[in-house]
Amino acid sequence: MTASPQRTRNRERTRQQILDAATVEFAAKGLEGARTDEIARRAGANKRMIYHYFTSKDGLFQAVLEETYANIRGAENALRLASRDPVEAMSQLVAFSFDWFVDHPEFISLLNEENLHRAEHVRSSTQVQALNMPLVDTISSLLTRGAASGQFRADVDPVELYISIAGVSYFYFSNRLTLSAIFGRDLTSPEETTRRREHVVDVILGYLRP
Amino acid sequence: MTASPQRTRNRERTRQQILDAATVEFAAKGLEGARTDEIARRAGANKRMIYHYFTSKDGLFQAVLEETYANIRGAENALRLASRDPVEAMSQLVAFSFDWFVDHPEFISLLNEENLHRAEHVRSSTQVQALNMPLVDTISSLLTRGAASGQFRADVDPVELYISIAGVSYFYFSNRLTLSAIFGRDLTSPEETTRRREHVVDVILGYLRP
DNA sequence: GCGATAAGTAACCACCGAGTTACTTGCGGG
DNA sequence: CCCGCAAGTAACTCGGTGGTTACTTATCGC
Repeated sequence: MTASPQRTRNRERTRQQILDAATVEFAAKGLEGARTDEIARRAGANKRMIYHYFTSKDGLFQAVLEETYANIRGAENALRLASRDPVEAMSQLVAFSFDWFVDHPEFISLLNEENLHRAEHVRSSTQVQALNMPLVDTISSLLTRGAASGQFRADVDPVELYISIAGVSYFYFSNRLTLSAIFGRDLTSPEETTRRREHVVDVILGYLRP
Repeated sequence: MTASPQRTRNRERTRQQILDAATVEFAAKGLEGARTDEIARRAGANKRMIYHYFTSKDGLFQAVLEETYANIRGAENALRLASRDPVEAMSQLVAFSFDWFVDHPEFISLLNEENLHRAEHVRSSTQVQALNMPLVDTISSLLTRGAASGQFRADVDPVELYISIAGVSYFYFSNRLTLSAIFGRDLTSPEETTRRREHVVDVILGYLRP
């Protein structure tokens, strides 16, 4: 009799609603901080369905990570920078990294949580490990082309550079709140974000000069 | 009758033992993941003492953060780089940041946890906020001197640079385990750590070239 | 040496939250 | 059109955990 919003049966829809709700909850409160009751409520689903589709809270967290990684790897794959000017392409790539954090605020918390748990969900996920790392390949070929044209220095390890590109943006977003409290300066404002975006591009391109 | 190792009474010792145990536990399992029973056991103290000295689990976590921040700010204060060659001093400073993470593996997890909790413990701690940020002042004067001598570019914001210096090291340590799993390359090995240390100095000094 | 204070102990509890049980009901294939 | 299966529901359970109660006893100023 109760006119629940979830009347018709739909495996994929319910699964996705739980996944979306879990993403929000895990990002906001962490793996132990999140509540399965709250995830179910937010998804408009019955708690039992979490166990039906994902076996356990950890299974659900793993599925959230799998979707998260699939999303960013997909976006990275869609970047078509291979044919462009190396300097131009590299600054697009650094800006892409930065913007991904802006547009996906849940991303950092989920990664931090997974690292706190010693990467056990990622390690036991064949799905995550099957995703290749297109950005590293892109960086690698940009470095080669840029060095050949005399636009970049020649001694750069693409994996190290990848970590640095991610790092200069990541730390800013990850630690904004504590840094704001300590500096007494609101780093979450749009102006600060714009300033930071310019800075991270400057740092990477400045470093890459021959 | 029980010959407990904690026989004689000693306010400061017990307090410190709890704090040390809590630092380990919170860093390993997060704020909600850590167990007060386990902290007490590890400290060789009675659980009641946590509440005696720190009022609550959150109070204990705040005290851990206060000690953590006091430690790093103290070490930063002890750096005496003001009179040295700017390039030399800057690379020491970048290396200091890197080495701090090596020597204090608990540091990153605690910061991540605090950021997940929206910096609420830091914000309500007058003690943390009373610590000034000596590194930013050091960076500021190095930038001025380096620009004057023609060793550094002239347009660098010291706060942005501080965040970048921290960031290139932080992300590596923070995400080592997930990155290792995804790259299929063990980033926690001593060789990789040495390589990374050289790289982060290169990135910052490369960027700072005029 | 005595008594107030505070360090320390053990046993306890109320609640909360992950996971289950036992059930109902919509739906697609024959 | 009906039946087997899977989607969905409500009401549990039970172990763990932060915090407390009620107590003992070492220590130190006088």
